[in-house]
Amino acid sequence: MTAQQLTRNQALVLDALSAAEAPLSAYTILDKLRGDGFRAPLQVYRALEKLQDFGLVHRLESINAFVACAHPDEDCCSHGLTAFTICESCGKVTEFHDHMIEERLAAFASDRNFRPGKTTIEIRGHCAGCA
Amino acid sequence: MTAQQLTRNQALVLDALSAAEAPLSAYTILDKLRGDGFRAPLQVYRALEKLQDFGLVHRLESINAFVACAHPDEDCCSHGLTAFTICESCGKVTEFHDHMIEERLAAFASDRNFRPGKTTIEIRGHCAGCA
DNA sequence: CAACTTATGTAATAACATTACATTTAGATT
DNA sequence: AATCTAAATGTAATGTTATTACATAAGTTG
Ligand SMILES: [Zn+2]
Ligand SMILES: [Zn+2]
Ligand SMILES: [Zn+2]
Ligand SMILES: [Zn+2]
Repeated sequence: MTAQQLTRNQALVLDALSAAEAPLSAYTILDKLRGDGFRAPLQVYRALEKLQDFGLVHRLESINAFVACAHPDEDCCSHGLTAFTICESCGKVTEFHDHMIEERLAAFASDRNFRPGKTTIEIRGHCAGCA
Repeated sequence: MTAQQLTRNQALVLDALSAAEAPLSAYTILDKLRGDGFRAPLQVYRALEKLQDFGLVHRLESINAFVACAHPDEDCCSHGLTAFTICESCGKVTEFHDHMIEERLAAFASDRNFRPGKTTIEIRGHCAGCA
């Protein structure tokens, strides 16, 4: 699934996320885009779904919010696991990849004949600036 | 935070989760406990919060559901990170701990002066039986 | 153009969670 | 036992997040 040309709605949602300093909820995005003609949640959710397919956006499961991928050019998401730190004070998100963790989880799954799909790793806490 | 005697509501919620074959949503628990006098979501959410504090229940962030801890006697949750595999077909959940992953995440956080709080690791996929 | 697929618009509803406030219960103190 | 206090509970209302259903429009292909 490679990122082709984005539709207008997809581009608007991605721009909103890219401009934001912190993750945004779907309804926050909706409010930001009302001036661009957005009227209903589904317009946001549909765009978000495609953007996630393209590897341009990640969903943070533990806070029901979305962020633009930190390095979309590397096709980071297709190479497996993505992990995040999330500051509960300022909202700052750091995205990272760790092959050792990836292999460790893969080994655990393999040992049990568990076929892994999407994996979530999210560390909530406080960033250096908010210590 | 050690598990003292549970209240009636807490015990009912824990029993419901322990008896279940798969994670339950708060509203599913509510429905199961209507016969025991439960009337409102808050009764469930309050019990769940305490049970999580006691280390007897885990919340699965990626599916908005709750499970009884697989080994509450070991005080597993206080010793840090808990990870899960979640079968998207049958709902079966396996809870596990991995010190290498734990150390690896701690090192990443430490390098960035990120003070970690609760960490979520959830692998969604298909279990051996549902391959 | 016709047929097909993808994207969009809109309304309604479902699913998940919290706020606010009144009341009760269980333990501790006197 | 009477009092005080902290924790737990009951209830209603509301807030937040996400999906279903159906109609319309736009792009793609033969
Ligand atoms: Zn990414
Ligand atoms: Zn911060
Ligand atoms: Zn546990
Ligand atoms: Zn299964």
